[in-house]
Amino acid sequence: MDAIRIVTNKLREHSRLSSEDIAEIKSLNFSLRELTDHEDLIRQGDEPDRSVVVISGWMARYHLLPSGARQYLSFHMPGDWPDAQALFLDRMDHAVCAVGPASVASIQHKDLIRSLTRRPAVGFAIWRETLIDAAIFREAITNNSARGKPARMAHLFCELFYRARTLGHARDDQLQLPVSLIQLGEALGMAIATVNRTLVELRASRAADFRSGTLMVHNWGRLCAIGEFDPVYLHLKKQR
Amino acid sequence: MDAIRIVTNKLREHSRLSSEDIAEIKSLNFSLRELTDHEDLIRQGDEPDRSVVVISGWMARYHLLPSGARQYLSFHMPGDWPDAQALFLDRMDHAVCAVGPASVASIQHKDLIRSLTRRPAVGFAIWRETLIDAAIFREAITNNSARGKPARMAHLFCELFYRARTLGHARDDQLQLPVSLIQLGEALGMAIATVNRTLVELRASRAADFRSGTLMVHNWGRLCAIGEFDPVYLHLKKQR
DNA sequence: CGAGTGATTGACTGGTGTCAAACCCTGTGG
DNA sequence: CCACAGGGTTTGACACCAGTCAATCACTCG
Repeated sequence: MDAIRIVTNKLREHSRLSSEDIAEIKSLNFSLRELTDHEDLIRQGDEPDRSVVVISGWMARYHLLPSGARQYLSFHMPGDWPDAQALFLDRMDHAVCAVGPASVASIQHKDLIRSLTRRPAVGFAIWRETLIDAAIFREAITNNSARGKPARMAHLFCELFYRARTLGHARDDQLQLPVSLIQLGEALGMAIATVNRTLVELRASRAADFRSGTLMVHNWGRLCAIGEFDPVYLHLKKQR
Repeated sequence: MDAIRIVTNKLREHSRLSSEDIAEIKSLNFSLRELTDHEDLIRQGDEPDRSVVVISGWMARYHLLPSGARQYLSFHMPGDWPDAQALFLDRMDHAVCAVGPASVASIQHKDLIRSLTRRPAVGFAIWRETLIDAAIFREAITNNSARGKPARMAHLFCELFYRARTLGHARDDQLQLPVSLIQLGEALGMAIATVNRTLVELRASRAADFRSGTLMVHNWGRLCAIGEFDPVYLHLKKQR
């Protein structure tokens, strides 16, 4: 699957684009970049002049705290724009890194701005992309603040699995997710010991099993119930 | 201060607007609405055809959980657009309510879309507004997940005080903030008992004192230190 | 002046973070 | 081919933070 198709497939998941809009996107000047596991694409404080779309693998955004601790904010799969906000916010308030090997297509801001001035619908689609990001962040606030540990983890699994399924990046009942328990803990705000204990619990419930970078969903309905998962906030078209 | 000035003052805090852009905003059809304490402006699941700008008082966004519990996501002061995302996301994934008595100016989406198609810079400014929202959400994830209770509370106080100061809504060292301890707990993800104990602790540190709806900042530097507060993520112009 | 809401504080307990040890797996080098 | 190192995972022990519950107090409103 080529880069253009990945971009347009994702945008069409929530936005209507005319053939002129698609043509405009096709005319953009992409440059590809490969990233190794854990490699930073952008660091907190940077002032990038380009934004990227994930083409393969996973990316994540994270905050670096004064103590050196990390807080993962979101995970991104092919089609996502993990730093679209840099288009209008000069300085990065967080970093973006690869989770496992990944590749991205990057586009100069000035080209992007020209395109979305020429074709407002393209701008609206990317704007919507950033708004869905924000909705995901809101959900993460609630998830990490108001839900118990098993629900919290189940909810994250549900979200990632659902998004991946919708975009056709997960087959059947499993999802490749090359994160360590430490990273899972840094995303969910729990200590590694608790991450593991919670994982054991989810396994025992026969809802899902995460081990060595693979999430197996054994009982989707049960997993959703445990995580109180309702995909409205993802603002995607219905699955199937 | 009239509604138009509140809107443009806020947008100019982060975006450059030409006199034509300002004229475009002035031409918009606002309708004012008063809200009482705790009144919902929009509910989760609604599909509004208008968005609002806060004109006076405070507003908040919150999630409602299946259990009936609330998670406050953000607080909004005059000039903020607490539901701008509804412009491009049809269905509300969260609710917006008044915190204390408040008033808003509401604008039809179709009018707004017309304006920002006519003058892209207006659209970019509102887009930037939504991107700063997202940055605030990201910070909230980190705050509620990675920081200890006193730091967490101090950080929220810092953010609200800083934003209010920047927009000229706080005088000297105090800020009117008509929230109960329960609401504070529902924002910070802590039980009311802990909220109170943490409040006592902050008081004892002589950094800040919150009681009966008033936040008194006694030692700004110390409060920032406790909360690890760094305002870059707010993407506003420097204060003073 | 009573009712009701919110704030405050104490007692108790369970969950979760910290620490440590053991285990597993992979890759590397002797 | 095996020994070893190192990173990640798993598990147990333990202490303590913070949630729950309850009682009291403060204040406002009718």
